[in-house]
Amino acid sequence: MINRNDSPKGLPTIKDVAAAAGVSLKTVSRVINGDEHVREQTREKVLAAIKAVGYQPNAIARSLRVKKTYTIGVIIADITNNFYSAIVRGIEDIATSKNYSLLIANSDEMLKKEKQYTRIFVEKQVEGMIIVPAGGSHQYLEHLAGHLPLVFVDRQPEDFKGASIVKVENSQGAYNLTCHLLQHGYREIAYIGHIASLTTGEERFAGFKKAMEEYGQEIKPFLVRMGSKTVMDAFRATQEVLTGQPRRPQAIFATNNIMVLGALRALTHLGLEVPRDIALVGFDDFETADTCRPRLTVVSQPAYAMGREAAIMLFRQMEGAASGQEITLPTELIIRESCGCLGQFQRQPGQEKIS
Amino acid sequence: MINRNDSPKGLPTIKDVAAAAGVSLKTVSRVINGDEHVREQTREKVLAAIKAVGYQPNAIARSLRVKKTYTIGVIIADITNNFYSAIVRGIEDIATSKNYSLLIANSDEMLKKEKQYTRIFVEKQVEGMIIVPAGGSHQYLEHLAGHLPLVFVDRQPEDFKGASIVKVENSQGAYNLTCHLLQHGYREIAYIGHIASLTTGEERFAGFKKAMEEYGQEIKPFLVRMGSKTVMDAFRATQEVLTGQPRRPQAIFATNNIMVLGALRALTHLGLEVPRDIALVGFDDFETADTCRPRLTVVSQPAYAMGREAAIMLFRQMEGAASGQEITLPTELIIRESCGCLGQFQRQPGQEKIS
DNA sequence: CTGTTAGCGCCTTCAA
DNA sequence: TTGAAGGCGCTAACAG
Repeated sequence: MINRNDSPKGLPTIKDVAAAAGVSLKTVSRVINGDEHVREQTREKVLAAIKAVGYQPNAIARSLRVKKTYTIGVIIADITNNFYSAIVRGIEDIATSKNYSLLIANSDEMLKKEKQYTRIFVEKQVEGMIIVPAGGSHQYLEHLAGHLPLVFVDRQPEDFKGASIVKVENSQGAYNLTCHLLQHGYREIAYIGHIASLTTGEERFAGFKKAMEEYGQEIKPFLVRMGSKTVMDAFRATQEVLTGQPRRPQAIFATNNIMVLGALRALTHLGLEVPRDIALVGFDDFETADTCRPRLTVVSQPAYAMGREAAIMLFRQMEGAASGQEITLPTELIIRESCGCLGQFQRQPGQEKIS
Repeated sequence: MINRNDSPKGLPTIKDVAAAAGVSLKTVSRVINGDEHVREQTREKVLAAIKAVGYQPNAIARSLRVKKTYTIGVIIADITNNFYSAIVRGIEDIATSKNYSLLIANSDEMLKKEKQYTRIFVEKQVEGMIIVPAGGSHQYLEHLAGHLPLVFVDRQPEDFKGASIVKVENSQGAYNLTCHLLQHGYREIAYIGHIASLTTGEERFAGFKKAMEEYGQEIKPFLVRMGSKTVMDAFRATQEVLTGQPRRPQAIFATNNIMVLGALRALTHLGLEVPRDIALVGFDDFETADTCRPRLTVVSQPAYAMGREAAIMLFRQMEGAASGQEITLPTELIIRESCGCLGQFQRQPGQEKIS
């Protein structure tokens, strides 16, 4: 290692290498990019020079030239939520295998942030974007869609035509879960829901409703609480539902992992035991769900696979495929104990093989 | 909106705007960058032209010119692990507030991957990096450190002098946790540890050992199992420790959130109940830890704050501060029930106010 | 097999 | 207040 080019402006460039090796810029470029048409001897000379000056290619300069950044942008609600981090991991694994990097941001379900990050990522010339869309109009993306491959995950964006999307059978999943509750004999079922305007919210409620209707149950408005965002919101909503009425519901349906947690906390807080005093089920699984009690009965979503599929879809689009595709992954009803199964209140043994 | 410049090579540039507005490139550039020295009338003309052609600045080109990318690189073990995702969130929140974006990658504790991503990120001209270093020599970073601000989180990198680092009081935390176990009267304590070569592993073991020694307990080799990486590893390690000996340990110390989970699964699998049959405590908290049972007694780490501190430190370095700083955040002993407190086997009531 | 020239989109000089 | 020229680091196109 000779000298590290502590020249005026920092890092050594291809030019320094060329000078050190006594060849032209292009020859160095060729060696770097693995071009065959370089004499072995020359190649070695260049390689030595590269090491000597401590050269590392500048991807920014290359990107400007070739119009390829090898990075994609990802906007999710909150990386701290396991559901989204699993999606991100799925994306990352595919991206990495294609030598792409990920620019990531959290929208916290706020359209404003989503817009801002999108603009920034676009300016940074990402070659595609995967977005978990916040609520609100996504018109602003329509003109982008022509230029930039775009894939949505988890939910359908509002006000956006021809979106490519990877989602889950929300309605079916909620239906299955609700049916299971109904088969236990529960009739008064509280519904603790997240933001209602998201398509996941709509679809899950539709599935819930369908099941209730099939069992001839009307949905009691005072048992339905939508719009919670945080665990605290869900905690309060659950508390209100449980204490506001003279008669307590027999079961609670929570629409995502945040909601179940809030609901469970509320139950614990009120001294209610699951499933002895009340049943509780949730949409979306937990890593600890089958080890800790109450062992939660849930509909699980293939979050990691969703991320992978979204990335695969995105790369296809980047390679020229048309947008507007839609993939709907199945959910799985995982019956544990919080619904009452295997517990002392189980009503109809054998019933677990639903799904 | 007139026409979207569907010219040969895609997106409109500053040049198109200049042409549309009938001014020079530089004038457009000035408007974009909010330069004062532009006549109001000209500014408006340019702004109109920008809208008309649908112009968006190209951050890559700008970066090449000004040598600033407004992005930092983050390499963690696995975003799917809540501890790391919380760290990332802390980093993101600080970065965002300074208009920086995050390039993120998972090393899966493999030095090889870490190196590879580091190289890629450096080539992409990140202005700084925050790394959760995998095990193994980090010599390879030393020459970078001079050029590029670098901050390590969670653990000390091996073989690297003058590192800037944000970590936690590992030894003290493990000591506190172990003392609590000892005060319960437990003497045979199994130790289910993660990768031993990481400084977190070393320091936590040191704290464990210190506590044991203070209580005059020798550490039984067959109760110590280090090196687990996955939940499955920890599951097996725990199983071996519990079934290999005629007499079962009275408590288990798990060194991180993966280890506790594996341990808990093993206990459940063996039909052992916590804390009735055996106590279990872990290093690092869970979101569900105080809602689900067994309610885990743990030492919690301020993961989000670690991320924030790391980012703050990094930005300081990017602004010229010296590297080599070290921040050690405190942990907190959170006493719940898995240690035996509040349960039927609690030995010394009132003992909880340790820490 | 190797080198020269030009230009990616932007901004920094410097001059007008 | 505005513009023209030059160059950031790299590679494509075309010589040689």
